Amino acid sequence: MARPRKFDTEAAIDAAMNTFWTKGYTATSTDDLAESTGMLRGSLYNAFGGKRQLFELALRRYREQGAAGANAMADDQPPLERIRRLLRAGVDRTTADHRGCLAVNTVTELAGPEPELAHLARQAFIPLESALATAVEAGRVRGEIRADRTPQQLARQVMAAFHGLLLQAKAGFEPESLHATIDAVVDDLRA
Amino acid sequence: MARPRKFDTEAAIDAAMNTFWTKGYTATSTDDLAESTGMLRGSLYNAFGGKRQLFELALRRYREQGAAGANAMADDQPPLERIRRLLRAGVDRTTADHRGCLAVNTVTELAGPEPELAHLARQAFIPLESALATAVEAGRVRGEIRADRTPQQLARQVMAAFHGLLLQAKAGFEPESLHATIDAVVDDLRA
DNA sequence: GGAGTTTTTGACAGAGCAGCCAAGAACTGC
DNA sequence: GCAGTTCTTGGCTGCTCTGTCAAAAACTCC
Repeated sequence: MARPRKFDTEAAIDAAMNTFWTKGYTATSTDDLAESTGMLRGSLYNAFGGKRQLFELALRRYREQGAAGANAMADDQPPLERIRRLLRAGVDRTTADHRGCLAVNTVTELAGPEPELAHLARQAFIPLESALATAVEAGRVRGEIRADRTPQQLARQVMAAFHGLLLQAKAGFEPESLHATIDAVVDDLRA
Repeated sequence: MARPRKFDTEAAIDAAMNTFWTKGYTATSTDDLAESTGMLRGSLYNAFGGKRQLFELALRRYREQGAAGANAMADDQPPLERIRRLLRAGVDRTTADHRGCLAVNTVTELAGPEPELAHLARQAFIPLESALATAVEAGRVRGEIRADRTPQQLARQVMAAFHGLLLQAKAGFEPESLHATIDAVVDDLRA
């Protein structure tokens, strides 16, 4: 019927997501996207419409991947340990690659000039917040986590600390300091 | 001896700082800087050398202002109350203007591509961390703040939460949620 | 193998940007 | 009022970026 596409749409979105993640939205050129996806700029416009549309797809993909990751927290561990490992994983990765979190980066970069994209990025916090609240609820049932605040409240507090920790990791804080703060944050959840 | 400058160097740096703060480093053009400082581009290059050098001056200015602000925490208040007000001030301002913290924005935007500028931005965290540690120490002496962690450790933990809260404010979280989290963070400092 | 459809390819136009520079303007000290 | 110095002014150069387009290519159905 028609000429077949040479590229894999899903793989292209993944590649674009990683480029945006590494360089940021504004600093990523369509040439960068062409190179990382392996497509030519013309095909990229034909397939996705442009930089902005591709970024929206990348943000949705990031949210999906984040949701999958957050829900994959090992169920065989106690809730507090699950939370600790979640924080550790994000912080250690950021120490290594200095990319932080795509959603955090996007809100920081675009909350002023591009509120719609920032709002889309904010959606990516939802799975994390839910996963944290679920873990808190589980810990509460087991009597291991304090019951004087709602799981939602505790989840937001942990999320704030987590995002601050990602910033510190990106800024080059020493891993020992980051890990100590993670432990402190987790300990403050105890009943 | 020579033709006098038409502009006020300090005011120009302040204006540039605010422009960088609002738009971010990459997204700020030299035309933007010319407009906000009231200088022509040529004068700007003559006086400061260029965009990057002006940004470095802006970061140093931001650090000085932050230090002055952090040290101006009302001494007539109890330490916990001083900390609460500091967090409130930052979060409420961010809710209003969506600019967050220039140092946070800079680290987030430039940790990857411009490590030197990110490192300079990180310096701006120091006065805040010191002020928090000092307040914690004072609260500890009064027996109002827990002594099972070092003031430095507690300061870093509060700072992480603070920066996460600024992100949430920038992302448009409801003020009630932000204030509740501030209160929770402060309460967790109690002895 | 021809018609029809979609993708690829390479190039082009238009805009914005950083950095530079030469000529003129403003001021001081003598 | 003249010499010397520094700042201002406006424009210029070269680069990069986004978005578009026409022609060629690849494939399917008939």
